[in-house]
Amino acid sequence: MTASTRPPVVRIAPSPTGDPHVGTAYIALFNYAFAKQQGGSFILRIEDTDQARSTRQSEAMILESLRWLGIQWDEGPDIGGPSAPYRQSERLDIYRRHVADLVAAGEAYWCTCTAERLDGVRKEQTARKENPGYDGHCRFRDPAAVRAEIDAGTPGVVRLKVPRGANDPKAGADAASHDVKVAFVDRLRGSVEFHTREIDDQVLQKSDGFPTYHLANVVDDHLMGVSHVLRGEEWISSTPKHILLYAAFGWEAPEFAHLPLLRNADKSKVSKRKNPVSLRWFRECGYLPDAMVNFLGMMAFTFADGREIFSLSDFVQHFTLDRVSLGGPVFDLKKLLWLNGRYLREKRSDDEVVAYLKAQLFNDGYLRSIVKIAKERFEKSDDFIAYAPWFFTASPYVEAGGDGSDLLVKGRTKKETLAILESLVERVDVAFDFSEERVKALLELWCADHGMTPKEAFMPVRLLLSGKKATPGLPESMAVLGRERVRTRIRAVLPLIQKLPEAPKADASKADAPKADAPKADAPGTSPKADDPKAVGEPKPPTSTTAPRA
RNA sequence: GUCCCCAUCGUCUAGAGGCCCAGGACAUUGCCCUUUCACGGCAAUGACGGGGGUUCGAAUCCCCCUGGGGACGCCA
Repeated sequence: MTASTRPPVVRIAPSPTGDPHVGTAYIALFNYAFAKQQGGSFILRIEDTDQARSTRQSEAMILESLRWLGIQWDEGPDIGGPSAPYRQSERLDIYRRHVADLVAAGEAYWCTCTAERLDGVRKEQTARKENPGYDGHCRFRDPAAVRAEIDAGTPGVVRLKVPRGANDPKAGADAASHDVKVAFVDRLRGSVEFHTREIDDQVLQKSDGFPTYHLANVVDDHLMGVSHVLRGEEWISSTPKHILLYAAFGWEAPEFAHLPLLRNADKSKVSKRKNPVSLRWFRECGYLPDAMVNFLGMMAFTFADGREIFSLSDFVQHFTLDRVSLGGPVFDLKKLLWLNGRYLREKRSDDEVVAYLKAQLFNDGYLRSIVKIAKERFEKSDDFIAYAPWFFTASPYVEAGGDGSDLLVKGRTKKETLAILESLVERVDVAFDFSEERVKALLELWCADHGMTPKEAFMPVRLLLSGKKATPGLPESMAVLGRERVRTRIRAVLPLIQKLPEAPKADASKADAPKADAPKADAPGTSPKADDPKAVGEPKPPTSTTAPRA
């Protein structure tokens, strides 16, 4: 293998379909370290082949977030490079040529099956307890006939002709007499083998003419000279498809190493429902980039000397695949928080902390936006802090002693309120434009969809966001707080409501024997949590102990 | 359901046959420092999923079971 003697070429290939994800940074970090340590190069490639979901805005946020962490790429859409362009939507002609080659070589075929037919096939297969997968209908039709349909304007896709063994339910005339297997070596686990009967005749080119991930990723990795593919474990089962594709093209496949997936507290793949995953959220909440990198590096890797505090360059210097562990690491915010604290007090001077606080909380832009909506509501400087502390604290509602009982939407049950608030977070989640006008529109639509008036719906939201009944207008307050803070605060309150007694009276009695499961709601100041400085600037994310049940 | 991957304290993990009646870190609890809180220091609680092998000897190797995860899209 000559590949191993040359400096490695690796890549991170994010899909720009939303918030910059912490998993992207994690995988990017490992790729970066692997390449840099051996003097190799690190490519950033944008996989925007999903026309419906990809946005330039998301792409920009991803680049910005990786830069924030200090993960520098050698080639990418913004800086170019020898294999430009680095945005797959700009490489369409390349993929089309390669797809045509495959069809010409008999390694792929056109397919005009409709979504309805595919659905039906899948249903039948499931009923027969077979693995769902394309049945090869068009694979065994006369190619000229299919071609004619395409030429006449019938939408069609191109599929990979996966080699079949005779005992394969999807086998046809071209099946081999023996079992066909595909194997590859994963650098972290050794040889992994699949039967082709488990593999679908994968779509390579969609009917909109765009390539699928599988095709684009193989073509680009080959053309860009990628030598090692370090990616998430979720890709293991797609790897045989990629191996087949490399073979179909007659190319040598790169080496593979599948890194364990970041997990929620319940061990499922990390997700925004159960964990903060947006890099923007971490940044917004005051997490330091070097602490973040340290923490991410700690997931699935340990230094031989046992050190736990390390910089990006330490990580680059000492990284080795040999010390990557395979158990899926739970993304534990508690440890991140501790690390962040250490970085703050050990790796930042007082002046740097001042600069940090100014940048995070007391920057002109934020202050100005607050003043704009709060100016007529206070008389002197210290009144301002008393009036609007919630712009600067993480969990104002809980800190004010809220237990969720005053968060029920008027006339709605606990369950209904939960659904209503969940619907609000979902809308906030996708509201990348969080301007006052957009928020206002969002709220109006939300109210309408749930048959509520603003009067009924706004107070609970105001309360959960600020811990106060008197605030500036809700839409403008939300816009100032920003999307990250807003969604965190809504999510943080869901478990509280969840824990409320089943049929709460609108005016729950103040009797002395409250349900034991009601959270402690000490008056502010007497609660040990309320004046805990650690809580300041630290939104309560839904961690294991507080996460709402899925 | 099928295929694939994984399996040490609650969490991140050390451990590549004897150095391990399993070490560190976070979290938790207690004590010390301290006018308070925090930081810091000290200490405690706490794990090799189960069963079979192999071996003089297994957390470490093999098999089975169990558990967890991922994948089964014209999403990546």
